[in-house]
Amino acid sequence: MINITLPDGNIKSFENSPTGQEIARSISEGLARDTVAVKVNGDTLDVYLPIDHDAEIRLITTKDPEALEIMRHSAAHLMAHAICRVYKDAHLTIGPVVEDGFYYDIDMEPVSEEDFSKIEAEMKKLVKEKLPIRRKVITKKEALDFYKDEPFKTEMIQDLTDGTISFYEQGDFTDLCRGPHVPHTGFIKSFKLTKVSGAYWRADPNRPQLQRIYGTAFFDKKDLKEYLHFLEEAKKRNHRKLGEALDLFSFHDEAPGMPFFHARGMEIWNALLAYWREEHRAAGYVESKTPIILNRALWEKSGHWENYRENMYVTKIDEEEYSIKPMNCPGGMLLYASRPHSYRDLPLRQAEIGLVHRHELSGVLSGLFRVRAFHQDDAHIFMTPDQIEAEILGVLQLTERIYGTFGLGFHLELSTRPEKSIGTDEQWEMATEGLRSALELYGQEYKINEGDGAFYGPKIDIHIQDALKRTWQCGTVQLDMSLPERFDLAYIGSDNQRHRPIMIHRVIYGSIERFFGILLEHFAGKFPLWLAPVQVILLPINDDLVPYARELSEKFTQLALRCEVDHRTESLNRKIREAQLQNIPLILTVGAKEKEKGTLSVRTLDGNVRHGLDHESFFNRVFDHIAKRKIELEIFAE
RNA sequence: GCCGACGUAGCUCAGCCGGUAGAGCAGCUGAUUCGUAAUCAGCAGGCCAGCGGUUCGAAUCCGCUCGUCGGCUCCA
Repeated sequence: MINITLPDGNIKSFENSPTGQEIARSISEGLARDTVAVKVNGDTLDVYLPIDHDAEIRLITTKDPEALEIMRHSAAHLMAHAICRVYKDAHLTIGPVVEDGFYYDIDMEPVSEEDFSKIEAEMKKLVKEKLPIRRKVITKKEALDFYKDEPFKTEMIQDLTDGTISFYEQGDFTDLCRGPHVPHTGFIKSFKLTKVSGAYWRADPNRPQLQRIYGTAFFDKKDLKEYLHFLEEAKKRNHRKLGEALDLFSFHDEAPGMPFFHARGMEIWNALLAYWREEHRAAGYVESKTPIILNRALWEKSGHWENYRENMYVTKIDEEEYSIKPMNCPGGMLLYASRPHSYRDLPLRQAEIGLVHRHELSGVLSGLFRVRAFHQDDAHIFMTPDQIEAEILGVLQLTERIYGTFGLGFHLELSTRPEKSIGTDEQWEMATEGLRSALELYGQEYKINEGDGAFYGPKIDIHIQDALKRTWQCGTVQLDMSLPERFDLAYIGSDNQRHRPIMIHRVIYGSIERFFGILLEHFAGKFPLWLAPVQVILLPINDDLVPYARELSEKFTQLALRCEVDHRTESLNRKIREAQLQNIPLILTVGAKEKEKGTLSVRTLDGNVRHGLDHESFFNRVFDHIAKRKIELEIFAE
């Protein structure tokens, strides 16, 4: 007799060891149909495997997020199955589930997206056949025999240390796999192959390069459609396209990975920084500026020469070696060390909008998101050990405030000591604990990334979430106990003795270039009024009204609004269309009526048009919207 | 850096198996003077990313270089 406890506390008894399938069927036929796997005392099991002991179970149905992962894993197998049929000499390696789907790394002839349709066609055939997917436990020796002509699988099996080795079979296809899987291929209804790229075996550039084929799968056709729609939407918002269309920035072959910001882009840039300075001043920061070319001796002292050299641009001046700075910190150290400090001066919050250059691999460059020259909204905070918590907490609170202004949510991740690092164990221990306790104090949940810290210290990474729910790492807070040491930084304590200050590096926008790109996609090019490069455009209805429009424009400009007049001899409709496509938040048409009555007709980006606004109520609303840095496109809502 | 795809007018893109470059939008000129998302007509614009090769002949085929995109890796 086997007793099975269900999540609701009910206990069902079975004569023989029941399978998940049988348990589901004992409740209802429909449930049995939708059950993908079963969770037995925390382990996930295939539905057709018998449960031979009393257990607490939970059925995983197609509604569960876990089911999607299981099915996508099965979809990876399905794709591998199809590929092995189409490409005879394909050698499989690994095929995991990833965030939006799955991939499989396969040693085979290079494929392109044009080949997807024939693979997908083969996959569809296999789905129709509803091939049962069955687990088979075998010995290591059997596994090695089976894969004697498969070097990658052989290597994987040899690396397996924890007991059981299982195969999954579907029709004429067998794959080494831990499982679980959906019961048969018919569960994998809506899928699509999405992209292909090269990927090294074991992520090692010295090992063979494989074909990594990506795909995604859903239980419901509607979900797949929705996902594809999301991809379309993301494509439409692509900041490279918008940057070109809105005349914000450009890239040129003469400076790969180094953006040129146009006049309109600079308006946004300057508004971002003005806001940043306002917040930082209020939070007790002072601003500094350090040079971008510094002597090699400095980089040797800071440890960059040893640890970061491959990313640094080096140049020779008067027979001396110099490097263009990839980080601002060593300069910041010199600045701190340039005069003595008292404990009364601490914490010293020394900010710098620093231009850094990093020689990134050519293949990783990507619009504003990944560049070789960028500005960091950096700050180095020097403090006494008992100020650590409060300072980090302060940074987190400032970050929350600033991201909130843009309507961006965020989550936190703590990264610990990496393999390649400087400093002692004690230093790392203390630094990591400092960050951890500040996080606890802040109270928001956080994730831990072991070994992901910078070479000079542990860090808290702040990941924002944009309007399309995509996440981006922007802010980071890094505790550094090594640089103050290397630069022999000191402050005089109340005991009149020299003490070593603790330092943190932190950024909030991160890279201003990248943050700019993220905002561009987040707002889909429709920047809120306070950020819009052109805030007001005046559209005279005919040429006679151009002088009056200019008069108004003059007034607006005096009031510090960024304003333009479209004085072209074009139809009103065309001017409106173009202003709308340029995402100008306040589109004012100027005709005889407005001139006579002294009123304004305003179209906002939500498509609303209001006539007969008097100047005073217009300015009240507009300046209120700007002062509060509101992000709504509707400006004159009741 | 590696793998794959791509690079034609300011932009978006055509250009079949090699015969000497084409459209729409933008620009310019002229006409139109317009009330909430494209008025009409004409004109001009290209060393087909660069270099080399194959060929009687190359945007088209081949090689190299540069750049862009998607990944790998890395990271703000």
